[in-house]
Amino acid sequence: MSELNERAQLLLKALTERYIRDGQPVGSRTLAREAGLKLSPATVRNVIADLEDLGLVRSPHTSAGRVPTVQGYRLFVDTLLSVKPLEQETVEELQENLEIEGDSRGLMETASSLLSDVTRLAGVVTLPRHEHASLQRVEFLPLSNRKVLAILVISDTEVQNCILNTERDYGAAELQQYSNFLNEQFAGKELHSVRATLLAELRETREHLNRMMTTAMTMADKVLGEAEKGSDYVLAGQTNLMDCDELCNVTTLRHLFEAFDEKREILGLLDQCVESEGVQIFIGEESGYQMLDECSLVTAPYTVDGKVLGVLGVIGPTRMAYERIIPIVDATARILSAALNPRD
Amino acid sequence: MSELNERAQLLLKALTERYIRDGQPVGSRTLAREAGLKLSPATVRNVIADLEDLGLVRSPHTSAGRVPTVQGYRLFVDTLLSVKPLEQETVEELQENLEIEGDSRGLMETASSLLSDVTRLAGVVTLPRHEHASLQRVEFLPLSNRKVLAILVISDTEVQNCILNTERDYGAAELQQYSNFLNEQFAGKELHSVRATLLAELRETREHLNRMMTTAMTMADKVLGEAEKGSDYVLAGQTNLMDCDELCNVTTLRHLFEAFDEKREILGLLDQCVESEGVQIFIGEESGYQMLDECSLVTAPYTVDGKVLGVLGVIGPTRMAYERIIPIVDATARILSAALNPRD
DNA sequence: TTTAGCACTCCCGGTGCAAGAGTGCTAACA
DNA sequence: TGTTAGCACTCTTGCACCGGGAGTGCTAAA
Repeated sequence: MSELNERAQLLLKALTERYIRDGQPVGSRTLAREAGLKLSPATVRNVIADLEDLGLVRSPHTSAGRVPTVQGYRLFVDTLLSVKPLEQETVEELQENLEIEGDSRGLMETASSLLSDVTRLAGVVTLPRHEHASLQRVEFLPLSNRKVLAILVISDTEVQNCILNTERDYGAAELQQYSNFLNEQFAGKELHSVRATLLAELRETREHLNRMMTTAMTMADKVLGEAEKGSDYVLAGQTNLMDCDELCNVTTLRHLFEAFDEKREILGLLDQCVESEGVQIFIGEESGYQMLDECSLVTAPYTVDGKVLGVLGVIGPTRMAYERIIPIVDATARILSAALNPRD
Repeated sequence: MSELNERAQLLLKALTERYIRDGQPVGSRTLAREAGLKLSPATVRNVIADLEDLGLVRSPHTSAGRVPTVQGYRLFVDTLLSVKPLEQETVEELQENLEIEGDSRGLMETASSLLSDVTRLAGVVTLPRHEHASLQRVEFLPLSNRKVLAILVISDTEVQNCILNTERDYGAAELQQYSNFLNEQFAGKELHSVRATLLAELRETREHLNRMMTTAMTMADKVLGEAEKGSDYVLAGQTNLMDCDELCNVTTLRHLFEAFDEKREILGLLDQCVESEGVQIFIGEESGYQMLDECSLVTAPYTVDGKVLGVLGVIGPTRMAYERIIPIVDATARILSAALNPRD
């Protein structure tokens, strides 16, 4: 119950580090050697027994060593962890590869693979949210066969296009009129307010507006619908998880991969991380999602102009090298933010 | 060796069907009952011994029943298989969901998930190849921050866009000039010839052309480069493979999933299927790729205007229900082709 | 050519055993 | 009072062994 004294903390730290390193339950003899304290195994056993009472460690079976519980990990990452400073080469690798080039989806994909390569775990990056983005411009181009190409420019790096099926062919000039109209009225407005206005006007004044307006609005609305539903993420390096021995049974993996495919739950979890300022960590069952029971998630938000656009992170086994992963996730988020912010 | 007599064929068929059904090596007693012939187990054993000499079946160990070898499966699918006619509801499900709406990538994604849902295996669809596609139109739109949005219209259902970093800002009018120029010169030409011409002209006459042309061409070339390298595929339902007991060990799965991520090898294999007219099947090691040793691949090409644009198919364990899978793949390819072909 | 009979092989699950690792407890020690 | 040595105990792990079951291959008879 009382606060953990220094020795107990040190032992928990040593135990956790050792267990993270080689995945075997740690016994008192090993720990006594490991911790650097001049203590006999018997003494260590006494301390460990206390830690067990506090629910910080447990033994897989009667005569095995101890492994950290979720609470043990929590305490470890919150107060005991000494994060490694990043190696310069890792930072450089990240910086070199996160030069913005092309659209933002491509960038998120690189970020995700970089994360997974550097950490040897699964990397995940949510696509930028458009909620507070504003509409820069809309363009319509005629295609053949009663189709129209709609292009939605949200920012320099964020363009969405969508092919609309219409009830007749439109000419270039006519479409130009529509887009001019929309641009005049809505350019610079926030996407969701644009959409709300459009919907309202469509409903209320359908009769009063001329045919052109209606068509333009219906089109614009369809495109916006596409753009808004785009809550999504990019995952890379799932296969790395198949190397972790704690996840290495087919049923666990299956649940995990199904959740990746399903996306909904993972997205829900990632959305929770948008709030936090810096690195956030979910350990094992803390996430509240069963398929992540044996996993931890380390995330950090990325921003443009101080506004959080999304989060990136790493999914791996609970027993991951936090002291290495945390700074990597942190740095990646910073570098990605830097890449997204328009310089000069 | 002599031709297989009818009885041997019948037994091989029964054996394969039975093995596909429940995954256990089939013994002579079971087979004698199964085949419907009035034969004693001993007789069956004799026949089976011949099949084994021919390399069509093998036993996992001395005193187990027999399972088909790759050659056995080959013979089975080539000459013994009685394909099930598709259930009407499956066809309807496919047809309803493969209505074209939006761009072709979306369509391929639906096709892929449909395949995986209906077969309970992994579905794969290659994206349409652009090699013989022709350029319908190019458009450039100015963005801020020294960026230009290039849009490449290939067909009604195939649009590609790409954000170019340029060395200065361009105005709308100027860009319009460029695209007009390119459209006049290249609209309707095949993509790769457009590209070749561009490259050649760029090299040879760089000095003679005015600045505008050069810029326009460089831009167009960048976009085309993007468009051409786009040999890619969409995969769905990988997790289904985790249910197949023959693939259910982590190392096999890892190799497989790594190959899926890598894409190169799988693409190579899929490209080989472009040639064939109809359904094509690779069984186990026939594919030549080690990670597919325990897998079979059933593919069929999809076409527009009689030209093959790509292939779709199903990846599953060697022991899959061919008589059900083959017609599904076949039908899906037809329906997808129909959806892509401009009607009316 | 087909079949019955039979010895043989191999897998599989259960059991027993010994070694090893680690614990919890107790009693002695500083 | 905190630390340590000693010791009995528990539990895993690997190994060998055994018996039943399934299925084969061979031989000889129908």
